Amino acid sequence: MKRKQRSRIRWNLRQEILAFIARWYRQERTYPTVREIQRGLKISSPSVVAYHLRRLEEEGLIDRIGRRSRGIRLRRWPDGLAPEEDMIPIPFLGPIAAGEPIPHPDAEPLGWIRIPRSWLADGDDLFALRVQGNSMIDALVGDGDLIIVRPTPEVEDGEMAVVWLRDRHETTLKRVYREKERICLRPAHPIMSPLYVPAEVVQIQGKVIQVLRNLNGISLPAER
Amino acid sequence: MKRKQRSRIRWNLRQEILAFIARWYRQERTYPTVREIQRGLKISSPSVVAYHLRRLEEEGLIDRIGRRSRGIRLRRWPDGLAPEEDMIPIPFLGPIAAGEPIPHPDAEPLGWIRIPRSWLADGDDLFALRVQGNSMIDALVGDGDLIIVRPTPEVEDGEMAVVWLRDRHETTLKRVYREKERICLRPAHPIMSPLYVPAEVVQIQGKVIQVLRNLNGISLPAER
DNA sequence: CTTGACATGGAACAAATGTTCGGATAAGAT
DNA sequence: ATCTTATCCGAACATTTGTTCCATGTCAAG
Repeated sequence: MKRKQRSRIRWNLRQEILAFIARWYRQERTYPTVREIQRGLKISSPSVVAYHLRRLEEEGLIDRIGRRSRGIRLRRWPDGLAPEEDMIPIPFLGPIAAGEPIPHPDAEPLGWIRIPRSWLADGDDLFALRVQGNSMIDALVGDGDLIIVRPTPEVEDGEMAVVWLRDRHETTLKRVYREKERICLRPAHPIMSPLYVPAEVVQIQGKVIQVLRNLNGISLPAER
Repeated sequence: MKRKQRSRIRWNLRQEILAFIARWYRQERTYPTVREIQRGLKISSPSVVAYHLRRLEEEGLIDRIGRRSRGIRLRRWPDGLAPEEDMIPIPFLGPIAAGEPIPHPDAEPLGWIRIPRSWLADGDDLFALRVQGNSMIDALVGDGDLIIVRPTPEVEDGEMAVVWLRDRHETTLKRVYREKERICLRPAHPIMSPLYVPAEVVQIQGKVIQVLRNLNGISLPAER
């Protein structure tokens, strides 16, 4: 009498399933169903998939969300390379130039730039400015660069800050060092000499978190 | 005889549905089902949702993938702000410093950095280097900066390139201008004077696509 | 060889999910 | 008021999807 040949045990099937889920997500931007895994890996029964999914969950490699369809989630991605990542929208407020005060942080954004969450310590309350002109070149920031700023009236010693100099009506980027009666504004460029000004002249607008420079013709903030 | 009060027509329900889908995706990292939309927006029947989804598809605002569960896709996101985006992995090859040649582009990566796809013209064949020291400061690139490079032996006039100077055994970043017999290497810093060298001395390693500087203590390439 | 942990197969069930249909209603246009 | 279009509603239906159960098989270790 004819007996169906049972297929050989695939001892690394759980790894295959993990890889399949990642592959499927990359392509479809959604997670596969049990039966999609079954068909994709030529598994004979959904129960086999269910069995391995349960084991994977016990091993802490995946999460499952109740009984919802497509409720599988990868805990860690193979190679640590998640295909997508949270992007935090940051308002783009406009230009920053030597002779002009920066736009007010609460102003209506001219556009948005999105930064991967993992690039920032915490995503609250940032904004982006585009540098105009070469006046901040001693901060190693050139024309067209984009800077990400956290608005704050105080920074730690040595941090790069957006500074408004009341007496000169000028915006600049400098490293700030507090001294007794005065404040030392030090350029990032090591051969440039520092500037010493009275404390009451300095108005700190925010702390520079990041500098982005694109040389391939793509301008980052998606103006709309 | 008692008649159930029919709710008022919500003339902007389709917009509500669009916003709901975006919100749901942001939170759950997956698309909602018809009935999840129904419950979330307190709609009386799944047929109402189905009706509006059909209309949204006709208007080209969403796509639907067959009859699969969670087969709704947003064509455009409200405000153009997709919560996630493709991140392209770029190999991090190591340091770049004045006295050293850069690592070979095919070398084993020391880590990976992920860049949003929209920040790059095309994602093929890039690598990342971390700048060591202040030797490239006249290119407005400082110690610790990360540069994204496309390896190529040729660049257009005026483009920023990674250059190996054979005679000095030195790596540098300069804007390259071809002249008759010689090549002009111009610093990004406008007050620095250009360097003229014979063409055979210059070996172009690649074109600088992007410069990233993080001042908040997070180092971008996730070394593993 | 025997044993036991682990993996597979098939079927059925229950729940979730997408769809269809006819009729009713709301609201703007004429 | 009448007409017309768009919308809403409830129910039922057809698939899809997750799950369970039990029998059976594989294979490495002892």
